[in-house]
Amino acid sequence: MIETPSRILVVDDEPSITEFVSYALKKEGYEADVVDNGEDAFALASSNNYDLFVLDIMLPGMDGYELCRRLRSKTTAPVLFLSARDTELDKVVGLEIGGDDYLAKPFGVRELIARVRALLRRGQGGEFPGASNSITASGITLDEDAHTAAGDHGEIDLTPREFELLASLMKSAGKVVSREDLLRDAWGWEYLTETKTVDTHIKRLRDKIHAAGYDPGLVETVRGYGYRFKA
Amino acid sequence: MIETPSRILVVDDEPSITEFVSYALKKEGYEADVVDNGEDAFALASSNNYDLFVLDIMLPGMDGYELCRRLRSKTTAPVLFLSARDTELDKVVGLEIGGDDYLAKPFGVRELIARVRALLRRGQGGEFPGASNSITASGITLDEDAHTAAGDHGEIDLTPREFELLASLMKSAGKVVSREDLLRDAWGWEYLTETKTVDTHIKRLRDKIHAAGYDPGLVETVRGYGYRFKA
DNA sequence: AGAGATTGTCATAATTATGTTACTTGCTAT
DNA sequence: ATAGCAAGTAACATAATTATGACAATCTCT
Repeated sequence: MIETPSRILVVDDEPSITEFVSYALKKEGYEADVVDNGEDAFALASSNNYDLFVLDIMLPGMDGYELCRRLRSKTTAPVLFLSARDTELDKVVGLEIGGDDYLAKPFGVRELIARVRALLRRGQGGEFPGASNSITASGITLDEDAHTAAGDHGEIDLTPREFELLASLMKSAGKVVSREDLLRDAWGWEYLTETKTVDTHIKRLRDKIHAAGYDPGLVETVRGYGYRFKA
Repeated sequence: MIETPSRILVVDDEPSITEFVSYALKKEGYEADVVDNGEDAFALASSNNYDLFVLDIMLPGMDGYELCRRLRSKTTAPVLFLSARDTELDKVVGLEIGGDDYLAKPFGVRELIARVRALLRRGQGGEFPGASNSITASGITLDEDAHTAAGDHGEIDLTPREFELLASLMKSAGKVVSREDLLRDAWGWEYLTETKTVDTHIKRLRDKIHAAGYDPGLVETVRGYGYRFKA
C-alpha cells in the first residue's frame, strides 16, 4: 500500500511546544507545518489541504476556538486541541466547537502520536478493526489500543507509565534510548522529572516482566548511555 | 544525494573552546563561523542563513539565553547550548527559551558531532528509519545506534570509553591516530588526562577484542606516532 | 472520605569504569 | 650489545554509574 504522508498544521505561539510537536510528528513520518498565530493558520489552511490540525487553545489574537470555528467552514479535517490545563470547561467548549480530541499539557510524544493516529484513521473512512496497533519484539507484543503487554506466558500487568516506558523502548528495539529521550517520549517535553526516575521505573518494569515469567534481561542497561530493549 | 554543507555559527568567548568546536565541525564537513559575543552573533545571524547555532550560556554582555531568545525571532534553526555545569535550573530555562539540546562541558568531539547531526537531521524533515548509523572495518561493525561492536563471532562488550576509543580509531581506519587526537575525540578538549592513559585503554580494548574471538592485532601500534585500526 | 494503586524522589548499596603509577618488556640506533 | 626511549602490563585507589528499597505525595476508584 503506497501512502502519501498526512499533512498536519500545528498552531501554537510557544516555540518550545511547536518544536516538540513538529519534531515528534516528522519523526513519525508526517509532514508538519508550523505557525504561531490564528490568522496565518487560517490563511495557510485555505490554500493547502491539511489532514489534521493541532491547535493550542490559548493563542494571541484569534484563539483556538475561534480558529476552529472558522476552519470548520473550510474543511472537515479533524482538530486536536492542546490546552494548558485539563479543565472540564475547556473540554466541553472545545468539543462543542467541533474539536475532535483533546490533549492536556504536558503530554509525551507517545500520547500525542497516539491521538494523531487515531484521528487520522477515523477521518480516512472509519477504522480498520483488523489493523491492530501493536509493537512486537523478542516475544513480547504490545497492543497500543488495548494497552496490554503479552507474550507466550500470558499478560504482563503494567501501570500507564510503565506501559509508555516499555513502548518507548520497544519502538526502538535494538537501539539505545537515553534517559532524556525516554522522558520526552513517555513523560513530556517539560520533563521536570529527574532522569534518575527512569531508573526506578525500569526496575519496576523489569520486576513485572520477571514476575510474569519473562526474561527481565530483555531490558538491557547500556552503561553511560541509557537502556535498550533486546532486538 | 547531493548535499550542500550545513552552516553553523559557534558563539563562545573562550578561544580554546571555539577552536576545538570549529575544528571538529569543519573536520566533519560542516561550515563553521565563530564569534565571541552575542551582539556580533546576532548581527551575523541576521545577514546569514545558519542551519544551527552552538551557544555557550555564559557570555560577556548578552548571555546565551538572551541571544537564543532573539535568534528565535529571526530563525527556527536549532540551538545547541554549551554549559559549564549540568544543572537542573539551566536545563529548564534552556528548554523554555527554545534551546533544542544541551551539552555539558567537558565534551568530546564525538559527542558534539552526534548532537549536531541529530539536531540537523531533526530539522530536515525527520530521520530515515532504515539508515543505520554504523562504521565497519576489517570485519568489525560498530553500530552507533545500538552502541554495540560486533563481527562474525558475536558481540564485543565495551565500556563507554572503550567504545568511543574504538570508534575514533575505526573512523580513521588505515590511518594513524595520535594519542593527542584520540584524547580530543574520545575525551574532550580539556584533556587533563595523561596520554599514557590511552595506552591503558588500548590494552583493555585489545583484551576485549581478543576475548571475543577477534584479532587483537586489529589495533596496530605505530611506534612514535600512535595507533591505527587495520583497514 | 478512605483503601489501594501509582508515581516521583531520595538514601544507600552494589557494581563497574577510569586514571594513574610503577614496573616490565621490547624496539632501535649507535 | 646495550643504553635509552616507547609501549605493554598489572595493580590499585578513586570516581562514576546503576540497582534497590523505602517513603511520601498524589491520583483513582468506590
